[in-house]
Parts: sequence; C-alpha cells; structure tokens
Amino acid sequence: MPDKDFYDQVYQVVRLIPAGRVTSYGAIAAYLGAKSGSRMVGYAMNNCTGIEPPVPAHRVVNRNGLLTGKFHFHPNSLMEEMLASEGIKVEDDKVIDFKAVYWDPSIELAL
DNA sequence: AACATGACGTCGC
DNA sequence: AGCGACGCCATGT
Repeated sequence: MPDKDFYDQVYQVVRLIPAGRVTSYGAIAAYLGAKSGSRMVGYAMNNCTGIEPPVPAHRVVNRNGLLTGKFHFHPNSLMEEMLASEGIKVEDDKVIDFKAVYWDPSIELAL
C-alpha cells in the first residue's frame, strides 16, 4: 500500500495529542493538508489497530465530539474509559466540554 | 482500470 | 433541530 506515509503522518499527530485532550478527524486532515480528507484520517485510524507503537485513537473524535470510533475498539467501552482515565468526561458517547479539551494541531503545533 | 467502502464533513430539506 | 444525500481521497477487491 503506497502513500503509507500518509497514515504515519496521522499516527504521528495523534500520538502528539497530550493526555486529557482530544481532536477531530477534520483538524488532523486539515493539518496534513487533506482538509477534505477527513475520511482518510478515520480510515488511517482503522489501520492503527495492530500497529506499533499504539496510537491513542481514543483521543480522536469527530467534529461533534462524538466517539464515532468507539465501536472499533476491542471492548467498545474501552474508549470512554481511557478518556475518563485522562480526565476527559464522556457521556452518551460524546465528549463533555469538547471545546475545552479540544486540541487543534494546526494551532498547538502551529507551523 | 473500475467499482465499492469507510473511525467524516458539509450542504440541503 | 433532526434526517438524508453528496462530496473527498485513499484503500482493497
């Protein structure tokens, strides 16, 4: 699979997400330049399971702060547990105070 | 090479 | 405000 570097880019950014913070697929996509490739980010995450080092995909949610990929985790409840373990409150599969814990790579990593 | 799919996002109704 | 459809780009078959 060529362009695997794209995935690595995504993984790298996700790994840079500080604990207790979350970001959106679109933000990562935009940071990588594929602002319209939000799906690609999610697709990359799909492959993140089983790679090394592990990627904190639980810190990545959709634009609504919804844990869309929650069902993709081994135990579908692991995601919110990990988030809760980092201080992120999750309710009804969505992040509480999303904007408060939001972490935008385009800003935090500020090129 | 073409078709179908996907952990999203945005526009339209 | 809630639901449906289209668009984008890369991957796999």
